[in-house]
Amino acid sequence: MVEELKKSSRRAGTTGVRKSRYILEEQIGFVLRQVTQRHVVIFGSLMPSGITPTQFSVVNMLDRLGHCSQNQLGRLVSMDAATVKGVIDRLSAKGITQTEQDQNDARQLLVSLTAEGRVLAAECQKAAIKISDETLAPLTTAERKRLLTLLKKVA
Amino acid sequence: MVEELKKSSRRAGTTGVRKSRYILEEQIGFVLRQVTQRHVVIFGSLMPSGITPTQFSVVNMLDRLGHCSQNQLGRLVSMDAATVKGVIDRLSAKGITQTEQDQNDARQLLVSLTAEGRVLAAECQKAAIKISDETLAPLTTAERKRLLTLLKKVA
DNA sequence: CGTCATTCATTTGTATACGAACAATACTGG
DNA sequence: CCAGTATTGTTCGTATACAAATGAATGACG
Repeated sequence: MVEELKKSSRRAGTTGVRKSRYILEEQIGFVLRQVTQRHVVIFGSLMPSGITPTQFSVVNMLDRLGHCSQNQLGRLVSMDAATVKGVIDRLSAKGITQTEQDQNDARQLLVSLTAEGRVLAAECQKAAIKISDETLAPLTTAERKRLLTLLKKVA
Repeated sequence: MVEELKKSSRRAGTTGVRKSRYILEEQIGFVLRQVTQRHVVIFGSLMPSGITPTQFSVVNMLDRLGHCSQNQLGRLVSMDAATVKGVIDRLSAKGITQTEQDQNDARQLLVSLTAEGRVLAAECQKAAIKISDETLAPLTTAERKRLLTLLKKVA
């Protein structure tokens, strides 16, 4: 069955034209999903306290900001308002974040880390460095830089 | 608030050491998520019949294989058995795929495209080519090749 | 000042995504 | 042939992810 695939990958035809065929496994979307999968596995094995990639982004951003409205936070970490709400709910349930109503704007919900959350943020960052490194382990330093540069161009 | 971020990006210290700080937005995981987000938006705008990226992978693979057991199919498109089940259920509900019990192995569920599914697969592939192109639009041909090569190394 | 567009947060619905536990079936070595 | 192991598909629970609809509050502007 896998043989089947390889064979079909080679029947380009003998006309000189070579109409570059479509190969799913070579498409940016497909590879992107695979890379993300590997990264998530590494993340799960190195990040403590069951913190997920999404949760870490929020925690790290809050650690930098101190406090922030929920929507604004979402924009900073590239998350939908609905997604952020779920993340904050779960983090707050774990005692990592806390929320309060903004005094100046009754619509806004101010989010911040708890004392416990700030301690965790520091541990997480240490793990995060290892995680990025492990994810990029197959590449040289120059390649890592090149990959990040290219990815940022298509983000 | 955004200013806050930029400022903090520059307080590396005046000792010559420069302990390369951790910047969330420069991490492979974070950028990967952003790139995927943009790709999914493009995908949604160009793919017909509300076919999702995941569903397309399955449809495209089945179009190549003819038929395949559900688990094997999952392996070929890098999807969990539980995930594939959901995808096939939804595709079958839409009349795009069909399943039958394997005669030789009572455990296996053979999955294949319906006649309708085969027609759709052809349309989808045309769209998929545009989608990959649009996603990589910010890059030159050489850069696209480089990016794919690097991504495949870390997949 | 009041209306109207905007912003904020929430809720609902759909689709991934995967670990873990399970039952049914197949295979393998003795 | 049979006990133990492996494979296949299913189900459940949890966590993203986002569109769309909604209600409350704010801001702009005539």
